[in-house]
Amino acid sequence: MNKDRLIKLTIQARVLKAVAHPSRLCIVEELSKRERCVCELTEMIGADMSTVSKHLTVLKQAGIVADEKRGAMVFYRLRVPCLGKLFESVESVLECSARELMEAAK
Amino acid sequence: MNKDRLIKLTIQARVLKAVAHPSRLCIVEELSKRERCVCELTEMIGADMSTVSKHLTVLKQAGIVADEKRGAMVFYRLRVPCLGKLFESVESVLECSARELMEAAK
DNA sequence: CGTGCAATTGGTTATTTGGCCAAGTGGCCA
DNA sequence: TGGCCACTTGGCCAAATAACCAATTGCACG
Repeated sequence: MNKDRLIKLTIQARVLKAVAHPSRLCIVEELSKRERCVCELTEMIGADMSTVSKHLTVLKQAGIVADEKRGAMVFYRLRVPCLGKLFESVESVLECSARELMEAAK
Repeated sequence: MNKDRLIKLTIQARVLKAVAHPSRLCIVEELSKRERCVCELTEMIGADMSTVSKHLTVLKQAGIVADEKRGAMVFYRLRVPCLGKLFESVESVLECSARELMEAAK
């Protein structure tokens, strides 16, 4: 395989991998509505705050979210407005095989 | 978090995770052009055939590809025509932070 | 100033992943 | 029917992931 192609695929894969986790997907959905502090996201997800913080680091390193410190709190927001299309694509896969996957997930 | 929501997020994450790997991304791109046998995909990726076969299993379990045996060969094709949007979304993330990510990938 | 909350970082552990090799399966043809 | 393809599966191992707890940092406010 061509080296440039491999680099490009690796970068794309990194972005996809970053959102390929239930908690991080949840964070992205939430941030698509409005910015949130770590506190609120932690409450929503129901995991340890340190865990959520690490998820946010992953999203940040993939270039998906940005953070801003205001006082004692840190607010996160999406860097990219149009992640909607990504979910559409995922949905189109799910429509083809919704039943089997629903079963597998339970 | 709501249980139904968690299930949905888990399923979405599984689909994303399935494509979140350079080799599997490469396979998906290739299959979006035309069907391919394992042989050809192996050649293209340059890994062991057993490795490629396992990648294909991951994609199949996520409902992204389908396989069909014809004679001694097995042909894979996309089950979903419109993964293009998914790549568009990934691209939109990359545009925002292309330089940093390119560096990180090298 | 020091206590207390918000968040991150480090450490540890269990699980998952991704790779190769070796062995097994199934079809085709000489 | 024997052997060679095209694949898949199982085993193994190194590395990455995800979770929690504990310790640390940074800010604010009494």
